[in-house]
Amino acid sequence: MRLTTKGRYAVTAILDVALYECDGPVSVSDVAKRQGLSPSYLEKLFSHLKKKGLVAGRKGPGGGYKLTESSQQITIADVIDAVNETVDATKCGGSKNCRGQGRCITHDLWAGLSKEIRNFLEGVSIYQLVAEQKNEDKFKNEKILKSIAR
Amino acid sequence: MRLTTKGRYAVTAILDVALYECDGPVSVSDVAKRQGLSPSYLEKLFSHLKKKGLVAGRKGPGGGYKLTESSQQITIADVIDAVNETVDATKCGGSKNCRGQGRCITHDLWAGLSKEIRNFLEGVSIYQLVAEQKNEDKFKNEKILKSIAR
DNA sequence: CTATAACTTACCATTTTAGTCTGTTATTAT
DNA sequence: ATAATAACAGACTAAAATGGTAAGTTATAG
Repeated sequence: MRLTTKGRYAVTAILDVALYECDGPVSVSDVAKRQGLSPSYLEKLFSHLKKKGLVAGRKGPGGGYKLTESSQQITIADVIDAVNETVDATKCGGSKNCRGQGRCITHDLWAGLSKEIRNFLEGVSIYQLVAEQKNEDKFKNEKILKSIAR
Repeated sequence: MRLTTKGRYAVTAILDVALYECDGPVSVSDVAKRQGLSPSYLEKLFSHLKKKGLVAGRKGPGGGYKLTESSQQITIADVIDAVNETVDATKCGGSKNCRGQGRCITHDLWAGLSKEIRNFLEGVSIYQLVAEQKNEDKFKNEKILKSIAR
């Protein structure tokens, strides 16, 4: 599990789609404009997301990307894995006899840590994050309404 | 917070020191041999760790690195930050008015996620991991003793 | 005084990142 | 039909990060 800017871009992009897909497919150029990212780079990220079945594209005018039906189950881990296809494999892949006969002591430690981070990221879905954001917006609106009412 | 191979190497290295420093300072070449990493590359990582005050070096024969006194408080987050000095700053640094007037919706989402990951990594200290590892060893030894006793 | 090992600096090949540019294909609207 | 749109595909590129070498300097234990 690698956490890089690339992964963050991918999460940002798919969150943008999730937030706006209620108005129909979300085009790459719209996401790029809203998030301040390069359209062509985003397209590359979307092609990864599509390959993994996280989003579906529709060509032509009014086209764009939508989350697939299984979208409620899409987790942050899924998104990050989709764009980081180089499976690192902890150098000594799995719990095999790494470091020849000597065993690498820290292997288990890192493996455990890695697993915990993964578990955490697998526990957070796109929809959860979107819901949180919408709640925040709602809260903000309520605050605004209150300040107007005064 | 970036999670890369480099960070993992650094964690591996400092854990190795933590595990062996009871026998005096731990030399880079010993860590390199045990962990199967390049000595010169490790030296570079140690220089980062030293600069951040996580380890202290002693030159000369029998020299090497030891954790600093505050070692119980050293967290995984500290170690990873030490070697990844390029502060990413989420492109729109902090919660400022990113994306001009438009606001970047997903900024808060990622910021929150990032914070949670950081909290998690700040909650795990080197000493905790070492203790876990030693427990595992103890458990293994008990299993071995049991199998011999049979 | 010598061996050791930290420390420093410069250099390097490879890979990844982040992006451009040029096209092709499918689809909607005119 | 055709023009506009937008996904999709591929080649290419500059810049950065990764992982490592190599050659020195400095401090210290024996």
